[in-house]
Amino acid sequence: MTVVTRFAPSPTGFLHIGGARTALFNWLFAKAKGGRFLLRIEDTDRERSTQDAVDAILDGLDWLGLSPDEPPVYQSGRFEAHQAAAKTMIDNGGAFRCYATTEEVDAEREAARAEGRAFRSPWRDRKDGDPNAPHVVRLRAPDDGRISFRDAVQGDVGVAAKDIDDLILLRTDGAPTYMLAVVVDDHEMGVTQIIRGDDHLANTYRQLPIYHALGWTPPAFAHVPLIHGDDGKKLSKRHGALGVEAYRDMGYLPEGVKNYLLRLGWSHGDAEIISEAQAIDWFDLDGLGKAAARLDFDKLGHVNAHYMAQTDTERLMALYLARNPDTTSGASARIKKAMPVLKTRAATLAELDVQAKFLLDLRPIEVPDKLRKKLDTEALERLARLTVALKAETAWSETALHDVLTRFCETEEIGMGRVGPPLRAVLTGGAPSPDIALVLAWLGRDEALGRISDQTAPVG
RNA sequence: GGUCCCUUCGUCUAUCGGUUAGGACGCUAGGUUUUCAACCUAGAAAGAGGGGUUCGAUUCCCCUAGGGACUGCCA
Repeated sequence: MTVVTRFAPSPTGFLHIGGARTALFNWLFAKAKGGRFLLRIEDTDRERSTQDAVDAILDGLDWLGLSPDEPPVYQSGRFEAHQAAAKTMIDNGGAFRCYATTEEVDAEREAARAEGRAFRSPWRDRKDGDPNAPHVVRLRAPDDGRISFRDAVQGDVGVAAKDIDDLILLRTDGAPTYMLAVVVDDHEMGVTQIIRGDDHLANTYRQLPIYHALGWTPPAFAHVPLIHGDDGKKLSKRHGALGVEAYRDMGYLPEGVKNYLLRLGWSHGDAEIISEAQAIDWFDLDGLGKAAARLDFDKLGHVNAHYMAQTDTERLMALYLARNPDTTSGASARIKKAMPVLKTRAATLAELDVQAKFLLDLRPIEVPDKLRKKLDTEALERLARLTVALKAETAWSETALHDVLTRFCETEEIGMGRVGPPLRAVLTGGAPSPDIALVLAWLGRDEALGRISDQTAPVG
């Protein structure tokens, strides 16, 4: 049987980081097993579902490269199937019509809670209701026995049947609830392996009786622990429960986010940096841990830095320009030249912005007062004169400039420590930058000498 | 309240009864060094607590504590 997995978010907000990880696991499992990965939008709650949220989810998955193998299924378009299933269950005694008023339900629920048992409707065994009167359809929860299953992550789990309530399958308006809809859709979409957050573990006990009442074989389950914030508490906006687009805007690469997310709750020995191909080859449910994991931005940055360094200049330039659309062609050319080195110094695209800053059109450079005091303008002029031999742009190379600097130190009988800081101050204004000869080379002859003369020219 | 799930360095984790409990991030120290990073070397750092089972428990069982989920005409 070919493996079919699915990601089933409800479109009530962005695709948050936890959802992205669930999608990743489902995607990887399908790829690892040569199966299909499907997407189902759980929009049975029409009030809270929005098209914006649907778009955000689709965009987020697309950015991460986790697009489904088939067009998404919208749960709201499948009401007939849900209702037919409910009808079947009523007919075979697996479900019943409940005419209880809210007050009656509340009272019964309270009584059940007080007695430490699950809610059961007074209508579960009554046959005197009028089907034309307003009612909901409820699951007739099993009376005794145990509901148990083997979870790929949690192991053997189960609960006494009496602890399952007579949950609602069809609302008063005939619309299906989540419990019914997931079961029907997963079955009809041919899902063989469900991988979802472990907040659904307890729900599985409620869904299993629905499968049984319908005469269907349930799929395999794997309940993945949730992600927590860095304080160990439930994820909130304050610590990372952001949409994946927020991670994109913070400058993370999709492959960095994916690698980090993969290792958050899943492992393969000591492997840390795992390519997509390797992940597909290695991924299995055994590698999943049972405990909730906390988000660690330091590690995310470290992993992302690895992918930054690996990314080619062309793609990085495109990403840089997208973030900095006002970059002039001159600055752009300088940054492109420097990119092979800059990318090894930046953990994120945001850091790349900072690292590239000194290459922008900054003339005249603003030298901080602190550095200005150490400026020996005459020495800088002597240094600049040493570069006259490098007239042609092609001669203006890192090695040639390195030689010039070395010679300058020799003739002036000073160490590089005396030359570097002031020269760097004049060239970059104190912004972070690599080797000074490289800086001179990337800036180009005109820009570099211009920046020096801006500071050494007599000032009023 | 009830039911269920979870618990190894600060964090992510390895270990599938016998290890000096390993790796990674972060941290500390040193090295490299013209700034910032990067990089190299070294170091500190963990089995929640208590009972069992066993020749031997991080590993299996029970209890306690702590954390989480569910208990909706939300998903």
